[in-house]
Amino acid sequence: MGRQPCCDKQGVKRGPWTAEEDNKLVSFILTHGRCCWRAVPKLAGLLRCGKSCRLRWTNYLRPDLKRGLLTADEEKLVVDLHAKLGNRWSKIAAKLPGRTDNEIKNHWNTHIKKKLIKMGIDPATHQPLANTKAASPIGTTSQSTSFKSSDTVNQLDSKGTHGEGVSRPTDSSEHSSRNTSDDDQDLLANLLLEEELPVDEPWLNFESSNDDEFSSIIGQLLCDGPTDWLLDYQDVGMGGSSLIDQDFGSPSSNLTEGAVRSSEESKF
DNA sequence: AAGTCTAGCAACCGCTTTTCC
DNA sequence: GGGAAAAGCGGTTGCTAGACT
Repeated sequence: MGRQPCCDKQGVKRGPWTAEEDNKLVSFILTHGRCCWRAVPKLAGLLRCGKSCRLRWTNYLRPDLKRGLLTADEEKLVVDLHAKLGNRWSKIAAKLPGRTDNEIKNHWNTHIKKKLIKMGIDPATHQPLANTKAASPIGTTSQSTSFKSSDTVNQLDSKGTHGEGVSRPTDSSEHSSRNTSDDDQDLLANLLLEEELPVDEPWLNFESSNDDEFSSIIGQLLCDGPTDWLLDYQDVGMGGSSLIDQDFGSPSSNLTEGAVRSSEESKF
């Protein structure tokens, strides 16, 4: 109650950071290390609030940051982790060295989310869009075998306090409130501690899928449906290790832009 | 060429969690 | 144990560059 704002708004600069401000912040942190963020702007001679300094450092100035678009492998990992963890961007980012939660969140919202929707996948639940509310029209076997990530998460639920296994905290409305039960937290922590997280999103792993039913669905999409989703799939760079790349020989398109960005933004 | 629209991303806001006294 | 401060986190906003008309 009555909490003080992180900084008084008057006399505090906002908006994009200048190169000079960046230099001040970087040189200060490199010489003094990360101390109390509230004190940083004053000590570094910046007219910013501490929160803004922390954000700038963690999202942009940290020397260990990778720049450029996410690689195909990274995107696969993001989708897979999102299926398990939901919008816990910091947890997802922790599994991608050199990437920030903000970067991953932005990439998810601007690239991956749209592609999944176009593919008929609900990005919040990782279920086919038609199946998000009603029981599966395709068939229960299809759902249970093809969308393992959601099932994995459903299993978590069934072990926890809610045993229905229908809805799942990958829903964005549930992410905003962090009331996950302790059991779920433990399970999530276990997931985070796993050395290798299996990539079990079916659309990312066609070649390893032995599921005939899923293959037939993909076949249907290829034969009957519009195929522009396939092109989008390649655009988003998810086809790196999939049959799509191998069979149709289309390269990932995210290399050039990443190279341009990284060359532009390598200030240090 | 000029105006409008859209996508992408950096930064901000406000809430929650953690830490300290 | 309780309250305040600091840090962390996720959602949202707003600016900018490129595409489109």
